[in-house]
Amino acid sequence: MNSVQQIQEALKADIKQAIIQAELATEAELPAIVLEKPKEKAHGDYATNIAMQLARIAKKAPRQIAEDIIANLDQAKASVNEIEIAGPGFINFFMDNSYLTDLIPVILKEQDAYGKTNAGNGHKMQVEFVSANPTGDLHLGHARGAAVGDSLCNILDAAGYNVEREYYINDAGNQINNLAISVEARYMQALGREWPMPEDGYHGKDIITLGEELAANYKDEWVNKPEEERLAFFRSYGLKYELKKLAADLEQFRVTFDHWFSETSLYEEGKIEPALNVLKEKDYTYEKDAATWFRTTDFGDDKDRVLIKNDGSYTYLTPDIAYHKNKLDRGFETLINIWGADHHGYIPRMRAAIQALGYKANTLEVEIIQMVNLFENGEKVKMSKRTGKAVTLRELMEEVGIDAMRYFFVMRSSDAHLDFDMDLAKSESNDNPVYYVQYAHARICTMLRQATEKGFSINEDFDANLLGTEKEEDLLKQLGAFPQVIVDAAQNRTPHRMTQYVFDLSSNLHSFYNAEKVLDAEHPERTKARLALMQAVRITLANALDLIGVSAPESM
RNA sequence: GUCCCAGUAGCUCAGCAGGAUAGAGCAACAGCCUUCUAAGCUGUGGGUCGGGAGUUCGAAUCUCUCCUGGGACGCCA
Repeated sequence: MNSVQQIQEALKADIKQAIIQAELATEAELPAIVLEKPKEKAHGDYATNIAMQLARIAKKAPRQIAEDIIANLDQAKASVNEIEIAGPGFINFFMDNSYLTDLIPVILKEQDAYGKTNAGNGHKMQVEFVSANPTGDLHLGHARGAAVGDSLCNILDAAGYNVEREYYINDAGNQINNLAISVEARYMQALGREWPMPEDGYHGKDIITLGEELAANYKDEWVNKPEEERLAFFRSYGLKYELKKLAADLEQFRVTFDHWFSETSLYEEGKIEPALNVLKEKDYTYEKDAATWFRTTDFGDDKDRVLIKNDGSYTYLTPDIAYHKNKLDRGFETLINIWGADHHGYIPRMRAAIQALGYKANTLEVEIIQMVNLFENGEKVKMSKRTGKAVTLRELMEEVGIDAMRYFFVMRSSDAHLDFDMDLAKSESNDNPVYYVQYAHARICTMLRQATEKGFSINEDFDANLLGTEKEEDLLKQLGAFPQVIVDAAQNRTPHRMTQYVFDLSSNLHSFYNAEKVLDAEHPERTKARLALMQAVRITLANALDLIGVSAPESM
């Protein structure tokens, strides 16, 4: 908890105390006291609507209640300068902002750690994301999921949650057989043979490259081998190749995982039967039409789901239930799955499984990432999975750069469709929010560099009382809010909140920069104070950018 | 047909555990570089928050209903 949060908590506690003292409500009746930051500066630093909320309980007019609260509030203790009652019964607090001057030394001292809190209390959670089939290149939807998932993990981590990142590898189903026959076809084609791509094959360019690689390394060695042996080889070779490529692309995209979990391992380690047995023992299953069904309708799904098909094999759901049981067995208290919009229909049955296994429905959270539409020259770029012409993560990284992608993909709320404007993302102009934000950081670096050259030292040895302009105070307040912004973004699972914060802070920095001169030989003391402020802004900007995986350049 | 998401300024979007005069960027218009990077700043105009009803002191926010756009509804994965 930093000084700003301490002040807020203290104020809330004092308000609560005042209400009880004034006998407006008992502690049990009292709703949570919410302090909000008014949009209008004229409405103070904080405002609360508690007087209106208490109107019914206390059976008094809101404004009268507000009077009673104020009368019982020790202003000095709560660091309040001035209180006013406004509108229908808002209580506006104008704070004694001297605490803000303590902020800069804290930020300069904490550096990379500034913003981190223990709000999450080490709550053990796991975020599973991307989890794309190892049968082709990552496309835009995966890229957005990767950016959002990674940023969310960073934010949760900074807010004091104990978070693990996991990638589920679907290496057991039909799609891997299709991968094998696709690799086979590309291998044969690379050797100049007539060998049509099967209907269900993967048409991605990566498989063509893979076929060529095989042809170069093995010549026609595999052409005349028995089909079973050949396909087994292509299967394992293809899987390794694809996984290596996925990991490399993601790493380049600044996304790494703590754990890559193989679906096949569930079979090898016999995890599926025990999971199935839990459902059977609890009588959530039944037999019908020579298949085994899971009664997901008991948990609100609109129809029951098959677990074991009439040919004896499992549906996709069955190992997935075993997988989620495994996650829970590993002791995670909350599971977050980040899925593409096309999987949202899958949520009720997975949540049913969680409950059937004996856990609360909200143990599993599913964040749905809506579609990405790519725009170039003002026109929507058409994508086709069949022809393999979808734009890949790698191509986009090469074309628009990682910083722009990371920023754009988390810029919007995840449940809104995203129009990705390639021209904007590529443009090195003020239209591009990534440049705007990075420029703010680079600008500060330039000032700090020149300050050092001119012999100014940047450290905690400065007089904070020399910082008092409106823009300086705005910056300080915003810096102080950073830890709480992280907590909010973590609790609400809204990483896009972080891009907003970065943008707003950058905007205030640019505004300050144009209004005030930092390096001023005629006012060395004020210069030192402003340099310290600039350093604090720089650290906060860099920390915020780091949370969303965007670099903070020192010059541009 | 059922379910999910969205509908807010000309465009792209914030705001949605109800709160004061609904915000930002872009676009439009008017200004600011002999001064730390103008990749920047300052100002102006712009809205029936998809329509309608309800809940209450108060609704963009909650409920119902209708309209529009997108997605999902396999013994595929």
